[in-house]
Amino acid sequence: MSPRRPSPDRAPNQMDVARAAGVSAQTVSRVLAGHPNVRPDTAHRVHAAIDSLGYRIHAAAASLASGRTRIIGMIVVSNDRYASAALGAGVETTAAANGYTVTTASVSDHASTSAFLEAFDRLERQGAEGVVLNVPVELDSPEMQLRTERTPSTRSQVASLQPDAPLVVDQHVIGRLAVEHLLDLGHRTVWHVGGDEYWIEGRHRREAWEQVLHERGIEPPPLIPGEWTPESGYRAGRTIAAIPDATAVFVSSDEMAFGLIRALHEAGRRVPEDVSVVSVDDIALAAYASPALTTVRQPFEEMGRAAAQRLISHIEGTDAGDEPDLHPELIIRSSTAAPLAR
Amino acid sequence: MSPRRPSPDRAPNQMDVARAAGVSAQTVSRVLAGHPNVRPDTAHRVHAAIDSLGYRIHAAAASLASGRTRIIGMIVVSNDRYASAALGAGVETTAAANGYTVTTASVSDHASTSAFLEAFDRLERQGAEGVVLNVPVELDSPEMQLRTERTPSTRSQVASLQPDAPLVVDQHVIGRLAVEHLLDLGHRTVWHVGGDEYWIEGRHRREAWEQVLHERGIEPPPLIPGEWTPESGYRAGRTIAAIPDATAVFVSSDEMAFGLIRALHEAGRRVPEDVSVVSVDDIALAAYASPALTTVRQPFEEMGRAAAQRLISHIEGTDAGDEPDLHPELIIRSSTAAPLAR
DNA sequence: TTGTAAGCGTTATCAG
DNA sequence: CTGATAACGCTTACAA
Repeated sequence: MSPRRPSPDRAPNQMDVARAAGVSAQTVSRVLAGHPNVRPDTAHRVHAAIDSLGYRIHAAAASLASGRTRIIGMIVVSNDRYASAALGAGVETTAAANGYTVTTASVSDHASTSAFLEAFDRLERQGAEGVVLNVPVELDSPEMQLRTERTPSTRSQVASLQPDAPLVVDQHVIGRLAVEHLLDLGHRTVWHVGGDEYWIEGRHRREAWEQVLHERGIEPPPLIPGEWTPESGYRAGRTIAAIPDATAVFVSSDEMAFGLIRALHEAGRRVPEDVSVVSVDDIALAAYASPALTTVRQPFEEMGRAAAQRLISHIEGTDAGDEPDLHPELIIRSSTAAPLAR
Repeated sequence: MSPRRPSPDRAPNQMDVARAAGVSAQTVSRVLAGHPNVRPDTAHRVHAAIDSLGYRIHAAAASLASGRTRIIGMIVVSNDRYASAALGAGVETTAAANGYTVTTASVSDHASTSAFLEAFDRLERQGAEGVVLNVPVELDSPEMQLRTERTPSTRSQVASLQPDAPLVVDQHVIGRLAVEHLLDLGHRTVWHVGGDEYWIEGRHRREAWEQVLHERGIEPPPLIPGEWTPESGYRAGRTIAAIPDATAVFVSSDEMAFGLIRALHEAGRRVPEDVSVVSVDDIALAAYASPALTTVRQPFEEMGRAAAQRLISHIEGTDAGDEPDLHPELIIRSSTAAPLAR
């Protein structure tokens, strides 16, 4: 007797379909793979058998035999931020369109490097053929290097891991657009409420802010720290409100801008008459803030699509084709204006 | 000669580890599974070999042999809404904590029933042992019935698919809390800006609104349609602003409330002095709207956790334990007030 | 155009 | 406590 349970009601497999269709299992496999050299009549009988038995291919068996999983992994931090979600949607869409499945590994915010390594390992174990790193941290540790060499990986937000590849979205450009807009409006200097410095994005935007000010011969005022949340923006707003000659602020996210503006209003400072505010992201609610936010838009969903496309092309060894031009865009609404004459 | 490529540099497998450790492959498997009956000394040698070879278990092979994948599928609509993202994070967290992996299948908003069936099939093909349906539509079609019988499934937002199981979050309660709050404040009637009726959530909240008004002998005013977006809220706001005696509005989401309030302000109607507004969700920005939103909070992440927990318990045949009490909560802020005396 | 045979890496069963 | 062996369901290579 078999050492296995006889399982009289197991799911049908290719052999069952083959028997029902009067062909070999191999022919069933060929039909499933859309192999050209199958007589239409045969293919038809096979499809009929598949439908009548309710057969479905067993992905694990297929991967084991073929060595391919068509799984893309995605490492995500703090899934509840708008940006991560939109990015993920883009990755999903492109993956599905190319016959790939996405498996997600979440990592908590401010997680240690080892948490990222573990997440990566989880995905590799599942057989991910590539990984989209939708993450904030620098990934230059030797251990991560090891993994990204073994499994092709792409950063979705800031830059590819391949040093020579073009940036996906240059966060320095974002900072530059914001700060130059305020300066061009006539403000004498620009204060900055930073994003969490744990995130590369936050660091790059701050660097751009410093750089632009230096270029114009302005010594940057002290950085006001934030951590992406509206609460932290509110706290920063109270700080700003206490600085009488602060007339222009570059905040590193729309969500923080909501908190910041609230604090400014409570302190009796009008936006944009007394203080101009530029933020980053252009989330759906940005246009409905009071006042509507001037912000630097990031095309999140397209960024996700581009990351997935690049990864899939790499996996399949095909040319990625033209990568879309993912430039950030300054959207001018009502939270910025020229400073009042004094 | 073998019909396969000889692959001199293939990834190490259990046999390689076994050789390196001087044991059989079976013992390696036992060590990996944490089987109790292994001599500590042997286990130690195996672990050493694993580390030195950089061995990782091959999930596809393991599933094929064991018949288990430890994969949970999740069907998601419009991943970029805050609620879906937070829910998904909860599912992820709980799955990971129990050694499960989450595979997502996205479906576009207003997708046809067949799109949902296809998504379900995709997940089954991947070997999902259960599916979290984070979706808006009713799932009583015979085809879906077929699938949910084969693969255990749970709705994360509204109710379990098992008719006798308790609701996860009762959307009628949400509508009731909102409408009764306004009525108790002294408003004579309450207008409703609905969510998209394609979503069960939207329908249930509307039903609750109608029911509460009827209970108090009030004939509900015409429903003002919305579709979750701030833009649709803005449009609804212009409608409301044109109705002089509308003093209280129940909007089906915070995002719509932002748009609604903006339209009201532009029309010169003050919130809450002229019009009180209650919404649903309590997203992070709700407290930073102008005015801060009175809203009915939904514990999204916990809802996701509960859904995953229930599913996993079902898969493993264990008792789900006490399900957390997932009640919505009315958060009173500044967008509601008693009507002005006229 | 179709069929046969081998093997993918793991786990379950049974024997020792 | 450990090992040998037989599946799991599919795809690749080759033969017919």
